[in-house]
Amino acid sequence: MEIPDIVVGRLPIYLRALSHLESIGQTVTSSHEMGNALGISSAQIRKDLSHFGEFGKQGTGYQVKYLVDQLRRILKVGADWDIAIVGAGDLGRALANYNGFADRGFRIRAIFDSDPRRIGQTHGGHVVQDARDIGRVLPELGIRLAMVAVPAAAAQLVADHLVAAGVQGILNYAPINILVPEGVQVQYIDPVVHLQRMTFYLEAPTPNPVTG
Amino acid sequence: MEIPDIVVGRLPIYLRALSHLESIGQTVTSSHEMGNALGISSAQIRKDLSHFGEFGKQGTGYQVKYLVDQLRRILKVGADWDIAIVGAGDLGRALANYNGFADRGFRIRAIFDSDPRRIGQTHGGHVVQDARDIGRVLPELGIRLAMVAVPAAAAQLVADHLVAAGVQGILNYAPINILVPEGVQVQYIDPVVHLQRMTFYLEAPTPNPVTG
DNA sequence: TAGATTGTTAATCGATTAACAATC
DNA sequence: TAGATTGTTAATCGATTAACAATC
Repeated sequence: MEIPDIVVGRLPIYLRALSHLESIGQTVTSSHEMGNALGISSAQIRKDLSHFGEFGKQGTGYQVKYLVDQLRRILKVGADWDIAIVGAGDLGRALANYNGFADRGFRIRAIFDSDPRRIGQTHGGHVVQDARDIGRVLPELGIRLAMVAVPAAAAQLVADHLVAAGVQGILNYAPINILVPEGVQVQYIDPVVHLQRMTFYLEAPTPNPVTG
Repeated sequence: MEIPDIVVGRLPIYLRALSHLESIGQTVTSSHEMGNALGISSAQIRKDLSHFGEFGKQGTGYQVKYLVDQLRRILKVGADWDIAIVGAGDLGRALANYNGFADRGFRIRAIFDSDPRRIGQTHGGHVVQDARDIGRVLPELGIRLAMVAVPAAAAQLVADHLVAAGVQGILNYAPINILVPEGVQVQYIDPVVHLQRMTFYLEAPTPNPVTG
């Protein structure tokens, strides 16, 4: 691999921090300032960016807007990506209603569920469609990314259908590992995993003798 | 640091996979089987586990139930942790209604919001409380973990209040980095970061000349 | 100029992997 | 026993950091 995955993984964090600086009107920053804000060494930020070119000026630092544009280009979020959501439960609906996708390169275009009671409902301006239509609708709309918010037991089957429909990237909220063909990207979001990564470092809770 | 963070980060993944095996009735597994399911080398799994003891048998592998118990102990999720949710918007409500916490070591105990229209509503059996009461309620209940599901602009202030109330771990859903005192754990969940980690590897979308 | 900061090199540090003796 | 798999060692591989010339 040309660029290490671990470097790619940090770029969205840099982009988010820089977009924030931009939004508060700051026009210039430095690797030191970014590092302080993110808890990362300035050397690492400079090294990471150096994989892609030279974006700063000695003595000055980085133009925020310019670096934002460059990172958007590198991450391919210059033009919007269309996304499908599978699962119209609480989480799927929250994602459908979330306003934070639009200005960061993504646009919800469809939402699916297999439960007849949910099909036809509207969330975030999108009518819930029958999950059986994934194979037809996604190619029609040219959708290549999906977020999976279904029960763990259904996630692998849903992923199979998505891949068959041409999806190239899956953000899986179901708390289970899924298997996909080579070349299909998968990322996971599982709050419990993150919580357990914190509790490791804390003192174990003392069970309360009253409430259990 | 004794145990590398990166090893700790994998343990919840191992635990999740093992719990899954347990749920489908499998009693024994091996580092090879786990590695295949997770896309991790068997050597890495054995090495990771070796930081904490010897849990397997040569020729046989690992007893699923025993290893689950051991990982629960190591991650300190043997007894339940109480959690507070801050933010009763779509995401906070989805978290409050999520049933996946209870059997993995966590229990929602309180939900807060600052919007008077949301205070008093009930979600997942919890009445939304005034965020101004965080400093009183959390110590009363002995809550040491919180999930933050508020707008980015409010996240730092909320984190400050949580830390002042004794919170030792924050799972931040707001798309912004927060600063906390040393010793306070922070984890981040931002779907856009994960989506951008995937789009890097894909071919950029061609803007549709009709729909934009 | 003097001060600041980049991009890059080389050294250090740490993580992963291959291999295998031990042993079930 | 024969086959399988662990736990561990040592080697390899890769990532991070310190340092600094270049230069704004």
